[in-house]
Amino acid sequence: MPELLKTYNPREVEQAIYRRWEESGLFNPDKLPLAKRRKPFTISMPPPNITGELHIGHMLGLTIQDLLIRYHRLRGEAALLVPGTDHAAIATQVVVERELRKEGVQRHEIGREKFLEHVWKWKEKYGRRIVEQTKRVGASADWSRERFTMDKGLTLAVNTAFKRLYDDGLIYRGERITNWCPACRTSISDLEVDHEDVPGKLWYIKYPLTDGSGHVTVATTRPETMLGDTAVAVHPGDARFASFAGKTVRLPITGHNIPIITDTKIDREFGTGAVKVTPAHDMLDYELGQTHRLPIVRIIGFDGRLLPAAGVEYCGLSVLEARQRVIEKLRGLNAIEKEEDHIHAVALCSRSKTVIEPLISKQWFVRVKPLAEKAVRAVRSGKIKIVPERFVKTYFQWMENIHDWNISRQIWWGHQLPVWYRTQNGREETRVSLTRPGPSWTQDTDTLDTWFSAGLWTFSTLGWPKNTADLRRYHPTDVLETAWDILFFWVARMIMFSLYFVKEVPFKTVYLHGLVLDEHGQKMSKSKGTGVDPLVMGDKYGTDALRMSLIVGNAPGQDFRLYEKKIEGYRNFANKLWNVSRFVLSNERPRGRVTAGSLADRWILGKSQQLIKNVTRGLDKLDFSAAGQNLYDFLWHDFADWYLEVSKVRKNVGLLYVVLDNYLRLLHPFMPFITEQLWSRLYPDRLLLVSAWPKPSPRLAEAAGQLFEKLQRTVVALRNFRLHSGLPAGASCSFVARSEADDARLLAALSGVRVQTVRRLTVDSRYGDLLIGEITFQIEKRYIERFESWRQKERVALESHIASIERKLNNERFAARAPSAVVTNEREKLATAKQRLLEL
RNA sequence: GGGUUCGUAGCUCAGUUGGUUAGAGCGCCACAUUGACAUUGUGGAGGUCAGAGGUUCAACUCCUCUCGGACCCACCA
Repeated sequence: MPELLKTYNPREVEQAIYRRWEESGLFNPDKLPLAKRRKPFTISMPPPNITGELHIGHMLGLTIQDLLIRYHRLRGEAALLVPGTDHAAIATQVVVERELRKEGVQRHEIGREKFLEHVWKWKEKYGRRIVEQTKRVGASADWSRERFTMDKGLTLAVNTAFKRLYDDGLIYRGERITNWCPACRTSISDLEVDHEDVPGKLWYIKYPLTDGSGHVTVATTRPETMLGDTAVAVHPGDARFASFAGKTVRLPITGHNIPIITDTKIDREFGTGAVKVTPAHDMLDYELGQTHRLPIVRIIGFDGRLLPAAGVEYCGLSVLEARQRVIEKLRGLNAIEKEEDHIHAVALCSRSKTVIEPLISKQWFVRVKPLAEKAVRAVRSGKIKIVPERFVKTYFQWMENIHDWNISRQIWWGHQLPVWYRTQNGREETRVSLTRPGPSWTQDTDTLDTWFSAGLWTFSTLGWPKNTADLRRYHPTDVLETAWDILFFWVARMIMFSLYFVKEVPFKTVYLHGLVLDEHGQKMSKSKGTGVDPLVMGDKYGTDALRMSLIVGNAPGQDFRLYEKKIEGYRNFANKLWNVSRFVLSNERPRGRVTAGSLADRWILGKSQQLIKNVTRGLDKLDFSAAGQNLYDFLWHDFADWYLEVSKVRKNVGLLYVVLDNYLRLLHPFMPFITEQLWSRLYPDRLLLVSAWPKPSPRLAEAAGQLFEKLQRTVVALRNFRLHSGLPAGASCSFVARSEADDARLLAALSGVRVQTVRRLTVDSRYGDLLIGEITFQIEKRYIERFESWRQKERVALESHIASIERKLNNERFAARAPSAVVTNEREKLATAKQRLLEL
């Protein structure tokens, strides 16, 4: 076997390692040894959109998912990570449309079928790229179970779900006002609308009373909609308008007479307290229109331009053009009382960033209230745990105020509704069916909201509704790991659908990670070039380093910053591990029983046991950061800095191997590539991937290391001596060896001070005695003097510390009220401090 | 309007149910270094834990308020 290189080169090993894993087939839990007897552990990978490449946020998610999967696989469970991709209906259509437009091709010119061909081509390309990238992060996903939301099986699931909901009366079609994106030419759900505060104007318009007794002034940010006004509304309790009840006003410009109505929904504080009502083009007005049976006048069309009903003068204008012209006209009529600057929230389509027009159209809806109630109960009862917990509140709040979900989209890419129509005797018939009911039936051209299929993800990927073997074994999944920003879009809907269709929760725990920000706390953005490109970083520093930098210092639900220096730090860590291993491997592994004889041996064993405990507890608590931090500290500051240094003087090769072996298993979920590579040096024909998680042994974890820690303190004191005494590099001192710890070579090697053991100290006036710990060193007096002045300062600090503990212990109330554990703790602290004072 | 979250060393962050002399990494300074590693080692400087009040024997930690940042939800026209 060739020598290990001096530095770790991730690029060389990563691909080969992943190939070894894949070829072993062990990502598929059914192929694991004794698969049937293993307890399953499942994670459904949130399917990335096929709109493009993976970004750093995906990497974070994949890293955490894979970390959990590898951990549970090592623990002997049948760990299944189900991979897949999402067709991302509107998002993908917008992207492909944009791409085609660059080539001068318009969607409507080539027609639905041709357009969909283009999208499928896109899907093939980006779907493949996403898979490649997922593999590069090291995700140990079962590729034999890879799914796409528009696969045959998943489409069947979608249609089945739709039909079931329809048959149960939970899906209905209705003419409603919905958010309409004029650019995408489709309705969208409330969640797909972003609100942005923009400075605008508030216009005060005078509407004269028909009886000539004056006028009512209304305030509006959208004066153009007055062309479709069918009422003016005031609050019933508003004294200012008490005399106006039942009267009518005449609309300027159109000259229509419209009534003044009263409704408690009106906010008396806003504007003048009187509101113009345009039922066809405003959400609140639509509702007022319904309750007061107002006529509906549509003046804006699906293309965002004014309709003939707005009047010849305005027909065909865009909303903004019409606004301008209406204002001019009103000014001419002297109908504008005043205008004010006003900041208001504009609704934008989250995909195209176009201003949303609330429009009335025929759409399909899911009645979510009954589904939501059960979904709330699942979380309230603890069947589903959300980490971090605070998102529970947000979840409840949203769920309890949920509106019916508009699921139909007037776009092409997606699952076409399993709804069929035909006209019989002049009457339209509707049927919901998985197949065409007959030759005279035509299918609804709408497609489903992309989150409809996504909501079925955990069970549709496991074969529902047709093949239920996987479903029975691997569902409910154990953890759902995703970004908090799709809690409502996706997580909530999965819970609702899973409870409804398979009568169980989709997952037991939801782990929400935060957004990855750049060094300055900005959202990483490709277009602004402020992001850390995960592929570039992976190439430069290694996937393991990238993974580790995403894990450590990251808390659930908390946005966190990633910067190159941090990744570099973990590259250095990988290299440290590499070299530690090189040191260990440079010795032939001895056969036979491994003993832990020396103080250092027992100390590192104890530390190693503690590490097993801490990492295991951290992972079970989903505290990945703490677990990773523990692993980092152990390797660097215990194993390398102390134990390896001791080993240079006195070596226990067997134990070095044992500690390294254990360590590689613990680190593997975090840094799978390098650990697997090193493992192959230990066991050329075995895979770390499917080795076993170390079990802590309480017997070994005992505080065997206390004596070694004393030695460590002596070493530190000697180091301080060298630094603060001005002792020249070559000078040496003598001491009398008394115990095992008083090993001259060890002390010298660790402290950098040349020491030699003697039987008896010399009697010489130039020399003095220096007591460090229990050891007396003999050394030239001038060095001792300089050192003593430094040591005095340290002593003062330590003494004041001791005094403060004593004060606390002597405080009567402390003694009376503090829990005994705390008191014991304080006593120990005092003892340690006193001990240190002696050893200084 | 409702809700969430953050403010700890120059920078990025830990700090477990209140109980170490408040920690780490990076950066900075000094020194060291030919039996793994300069992608190294040892040591040092640097913090009134945003501010004010309160609860407590004890507050970075709990409560109230103030200041400053980030975000989510919502049909203030």
